[in-house]
Amino acid sequence: MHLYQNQTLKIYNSLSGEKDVFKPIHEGQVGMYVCGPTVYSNVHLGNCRTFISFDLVYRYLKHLGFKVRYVRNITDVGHIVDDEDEGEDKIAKKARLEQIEPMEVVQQYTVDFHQILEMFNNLTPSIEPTATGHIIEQIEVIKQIIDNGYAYEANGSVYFDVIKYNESHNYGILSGRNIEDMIANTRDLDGQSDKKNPQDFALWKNAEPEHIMRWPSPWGDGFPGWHLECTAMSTKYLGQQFDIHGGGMDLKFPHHECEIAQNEACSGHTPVNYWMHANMLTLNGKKMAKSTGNNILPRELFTGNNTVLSKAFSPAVARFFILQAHYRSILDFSDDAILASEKGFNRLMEAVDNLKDIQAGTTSTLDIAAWKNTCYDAMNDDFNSPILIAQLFEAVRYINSMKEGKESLNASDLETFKKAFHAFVFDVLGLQNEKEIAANNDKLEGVINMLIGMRNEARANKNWGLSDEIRDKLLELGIQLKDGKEGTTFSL
RNA sequence: GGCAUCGUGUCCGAGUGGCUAGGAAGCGGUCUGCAAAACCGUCUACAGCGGUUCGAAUCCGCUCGAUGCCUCCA
Repeated sequence: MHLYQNQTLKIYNSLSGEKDVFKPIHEGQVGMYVCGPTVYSNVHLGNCRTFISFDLVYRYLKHLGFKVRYVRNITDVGHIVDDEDEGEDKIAKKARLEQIEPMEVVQQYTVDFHQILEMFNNLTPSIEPTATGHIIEQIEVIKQIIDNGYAYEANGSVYFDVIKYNESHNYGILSGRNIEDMIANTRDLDGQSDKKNPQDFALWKNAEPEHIMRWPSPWGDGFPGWHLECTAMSTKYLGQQFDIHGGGMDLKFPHHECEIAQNEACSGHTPVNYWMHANMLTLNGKKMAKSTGNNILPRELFTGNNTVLSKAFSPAVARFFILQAHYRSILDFSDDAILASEKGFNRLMEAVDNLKDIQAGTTSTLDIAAWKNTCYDAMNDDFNSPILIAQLFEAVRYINSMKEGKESLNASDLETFKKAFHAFVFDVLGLQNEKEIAANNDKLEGVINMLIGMRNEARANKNWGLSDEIRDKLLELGIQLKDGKEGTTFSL
């Protein structure tokens, strides 16, 4: 594979608010950390959008020839439901409701998460660490932060001292908030808190006796705070400073802001060079959320079993739908919108099939090098997949014109074109050709071809009644016959 | 209330000073026993008002509207 690292890749950096030229810390290598899911329920389509967005980033960096270490965590402890809920975490709560062990909850939804992402054709991260597997590392981080004077213990819990930190650092550097505003806008907590200030956040929480998930620590039995695992695990696997940190837009504050503060307070380094935030997938114009029920699950999409859907949609179509919008834009899900995407996707896949049969000509009437450059320009401009897809539709027109004999490519240009087209569709965008998957079913194909043969015989005898009956019955089964110049083909 | 982001044609969705993506729908055509599919062509928009500029969807201001974060959330 060619290396395209010399091309200028620009990444929109939430820290600078601009598209910055990407320069990895170590030449040819990229360290990337993405915040994974909290596994207390099934992932919804909005969650999937974020992971598909970063799968695109991962795939493109790999395509450029970078050696990428991609770390994505599984949060299996630690996210507190709310202040009034006496610190019970989501997983423990779910476990109690379902009368099962916390780790059973974790296992169930971790498996679901992996299955769904695999259906979306996401690549597996290099490392997928869990929070519970890194309690020791998290405790070490807390100790260091206390030693450095940025955290304090209170009643078996440890809190990060935001005010103290802000005297020498900038708490708010990522989210654009300033601490005075935050203090001014915080209403006093009714209940008594161990915190010195409402802005302080927990590094370690003391576990009440009834709390199931607990670990020993220098401050007593407890569990780690919500933001700590990412700091501990990114540092362990990527170092104190690494290239890219990603996550959903909703994690920017407080989660990522706290991560920066923890790293600075622990090691004295700003941890991340490029912060990337994927935008929300909305439904009915509102953010998808587990708590409000305004969401759609991937399996509902794949089966069509949801009131907002007119039919089922495949994972590849859903992925295509998502990639047709830029990752930093809000994307609104609707039946109409994904229906439109499905038709476009099918047209693209038809072209993939047609390209296989295109023969080289003596001359080239298309400028393939220029076309290829526009594809790279699109991706190099902050992973602009919508523009790449627009260019792929330009290529669809090329392919159809070549099929009609209106345009041609010489052998070497055709080879270049085929390779590039294939690489962008499958390697970079990660799309899957379902038709090809179905066509691998030889028995089905044999049966349909037999019926096509019978129908053609009927047509030759002008027995339209029979030929139309075969056509219509197959269509009812979801098999569409297409009469073309070179005979009849089918699609599912 | 504070901090952000956004408002593009029938719908979805790119584009950040002049070259005015793309998909879907619609319309016209080619093909076909008919149909479907496929293919080709076509439609020209930037919330409103004001300003900067030779020139603005793109920059600035105001107004209206929407969303996100500020509490767990991708």
